[in-house]
Amino acid sequence: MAKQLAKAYDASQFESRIYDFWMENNYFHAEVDKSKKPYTIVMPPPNITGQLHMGHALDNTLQDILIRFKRMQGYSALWLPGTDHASIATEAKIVEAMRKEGVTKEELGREKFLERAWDWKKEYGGRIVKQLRKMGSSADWERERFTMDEGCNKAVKEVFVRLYEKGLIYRGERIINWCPKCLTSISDAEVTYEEQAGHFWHLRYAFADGSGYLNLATTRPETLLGDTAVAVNPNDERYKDVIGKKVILPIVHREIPVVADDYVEMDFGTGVVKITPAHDPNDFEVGLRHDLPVINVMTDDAKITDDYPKYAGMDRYEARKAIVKDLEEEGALVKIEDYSHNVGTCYRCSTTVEPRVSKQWFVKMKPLAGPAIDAVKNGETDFVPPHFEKTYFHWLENIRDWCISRQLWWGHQIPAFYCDDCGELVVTKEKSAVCPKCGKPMRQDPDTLDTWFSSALWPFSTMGWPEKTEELEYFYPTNVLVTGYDIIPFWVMRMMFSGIEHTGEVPFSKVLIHGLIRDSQGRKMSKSLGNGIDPLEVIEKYGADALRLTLVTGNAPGSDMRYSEEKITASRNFANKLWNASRFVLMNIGDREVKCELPEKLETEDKWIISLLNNTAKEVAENLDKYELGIAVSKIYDFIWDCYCDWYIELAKARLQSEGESADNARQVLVWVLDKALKLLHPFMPFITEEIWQTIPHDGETIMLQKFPEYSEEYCFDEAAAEMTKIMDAIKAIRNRRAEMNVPPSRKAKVYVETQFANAFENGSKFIIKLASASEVEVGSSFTIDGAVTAVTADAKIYIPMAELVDKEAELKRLNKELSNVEKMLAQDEAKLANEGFLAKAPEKVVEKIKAQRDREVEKAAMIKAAIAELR
RNA sequence: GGGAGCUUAGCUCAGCUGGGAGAGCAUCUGCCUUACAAGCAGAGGGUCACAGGUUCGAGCCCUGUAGUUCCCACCA
Repeated sequence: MAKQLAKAYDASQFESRIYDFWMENNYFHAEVDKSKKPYTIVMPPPNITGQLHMGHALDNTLQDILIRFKRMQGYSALWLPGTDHASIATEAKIVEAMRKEGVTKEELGREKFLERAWDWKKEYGGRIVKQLRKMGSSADWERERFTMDEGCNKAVKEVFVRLYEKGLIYRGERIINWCPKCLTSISDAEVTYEEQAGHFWHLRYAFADGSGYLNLATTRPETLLGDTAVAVNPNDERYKDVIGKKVILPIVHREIPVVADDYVEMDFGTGVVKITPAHDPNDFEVGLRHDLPVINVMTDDAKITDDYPKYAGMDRYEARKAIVKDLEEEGALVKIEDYSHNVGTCYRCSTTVEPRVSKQWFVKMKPLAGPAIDAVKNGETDFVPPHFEKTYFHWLENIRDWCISRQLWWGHQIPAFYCDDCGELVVTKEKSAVCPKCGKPMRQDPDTLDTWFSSALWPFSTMGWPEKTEELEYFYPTNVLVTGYDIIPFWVMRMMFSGIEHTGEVPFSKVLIHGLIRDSQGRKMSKSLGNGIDPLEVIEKYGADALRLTLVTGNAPGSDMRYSEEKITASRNFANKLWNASRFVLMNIGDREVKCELPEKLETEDKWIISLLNNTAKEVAENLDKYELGIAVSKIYDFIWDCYCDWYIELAKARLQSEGESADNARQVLVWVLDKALKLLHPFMPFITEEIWQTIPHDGETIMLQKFPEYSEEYCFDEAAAEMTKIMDAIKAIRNRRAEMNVPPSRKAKVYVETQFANAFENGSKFIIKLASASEVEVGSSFTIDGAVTAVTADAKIYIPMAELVDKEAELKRLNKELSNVEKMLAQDEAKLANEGFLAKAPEKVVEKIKAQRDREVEKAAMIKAAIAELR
């Protein structure tokens, strides 16, 4: 007894039940299986603090489509999931929660703090994973990993030690980006620049010998406290004589030198720059070149230090006001100008970053960047779409050393140990160290590593590296990385050089880049705008399948897309369409035994739909292999809606009306084609396809492990397909004519078909009766009928006798218009075929096509002319 | 300042290696037809931003222009 489907499509009725069914049967699990080819995607690990947003929804939909497709093609398809500890973001959240309780990190202590962080991870780490499951993600949850789990920690230590021993990790005092709110260093990639309105304060510094002043301008007058020089360009004629002289720093009244440095632009401002090595990256470089002292004037939370009692304890903006006021009083302030400039901000908390000199750990990037650039240049890894390679190259080619130490507790603690007595440094994978010089226990560096340091190892740390596991051997390198373009500098690039350096292989051969999901007005979805759409609410209302279809429809790699509720309802409507078509098939099966296989005797319409399906299967697989997911899904959509539902089901109804072999065969074809269509659609809409597939006659436990439909010569029926097309053209032409004249379908009319394809039209007459409201069809080679409406196709001239409806003038006008259209196209084709350049250079295929087109146009024009003549 | 993308129907967007402009939504007309009104059958609607060029042939390739978005950058 066949199962039945509910009357209307309602995703909430079955999506979670089906997901549980998949989980219970362990269908997502991928094993090392030498009899199959591996296909691997590692999931970009979402932050444990995160909630599912549209970006995750898109990212995971694309990955799931690829994984399900390859799994159905018989690969051992591994989608390896996990979460990221997100050091800054998580620590900030915990600190914030503690602040509300009135507790600080220091009061709690490191150990207790970490306990709390792990509790947080336990509580919230699973939330995002549950949400991903709602999307239908077929990830191998058995292999779920966390960037701070034991294995990842092992890999992190291994990498740190190796790079240190190779001299690629070093500790040094450098100017770094410091976030005064997060109280930690951040990397260059973590700084976001934004245009801010500010001022230019024009100042004058007096020469120590009383010989006048130097005018200069600054956007940050408070840093003047740490000025240790002023600089001019060595080629600047205006200042040739002042190089080497001393000026007196206003307020501080310290003597500082005038130095010459190429960094100074002669055309900008006065051509004089104040140099504050401790608080500006460029000034720091200048300071190094001229051996200038570095005077730090700010505390770690960006307040003036006690060295300047008048301003001590003021934050940088307060101090700015006070100092400007004092400058004015001292007569050193020349003028104030409005000025808008780029200011670096922390990408996590948006606080203005304070460049600061501090002792940190760095990765030397140049030696690592080279091979990563080469790997993309020589095609070991390529980007889809390719132009994102430019972003990748740009970052790697201009890269500076990577500051990897963070003054945070939540993260991988740096495996370096110091001897407080003799200052000895040891880097080791061990948990503790003893000073090799004085034998005393050493103190581990309190800092942790940048989150991205562990994410960079994700493709191989998750497979057991540095052990030579069989997983690593089999599933690595992975096939494709799916991510947004905003992550290229943070993650893609770092995985690339890490993979190459530590495993000797690129971590993935393709990088599929997708865009951002924007709101219906094209704005970025953001918390502050409150315009974010919660995917979970969408799923609740319309189902995960509808959301998935929306996200992939019209999705072109790398380009942003807008979200709108209209798109979701369109997707839901498609699901409903498929649902109802399936109900129709089931209804026609009833209690009969119907096998999901093709009958021996196939009718023309059967061959037509099978041919179409066959071609669709071929194209879809090709598109998917080229990562053209949006194109692939639209082909399936068209096949199911336009071809299967709107045509084939309607054509089949003619046979289903009566019992007998013909009806039995039709049912079998209906089921067989539906089965294949469901399989094609499954990677995109996994839930509905499984639900339907389980109810129609099928073979196997789950659709997700069925073979993805393949193209086969066996299913090519070009002749039958062409014949069917002739009939369909005629039906369309008749419908068109009737619609133009507002004839309701209930009003039937006899139809005369004048054609040289009598056989085809005799066979197809039942369809014309059924689908073009004909009462009867007569096929012949020539008719003379008075007062008939005419419909002309390339293969037939059709008369519909409806004397009272015929407006001779209107009819003539229409026919003439149609004729002129055909003649216009005909003229174009004739011109091409008369063009020697075209004949000589165009591919034969194209020439053949134009010839065939020309022939059809000649036929059609002749028939229209005949129809016009008859009317007169 | 440098780089990249985008500009196609009223709206949102596809258009794969150049070979007769497509979809969804919206609009208009007619339909309860053996599943589906979340539907069916039709219709209208486009100088493919602009100007040149390459080519037998350009929405697609090249150059330039305009508008727009994004990324990067050390002019204080």
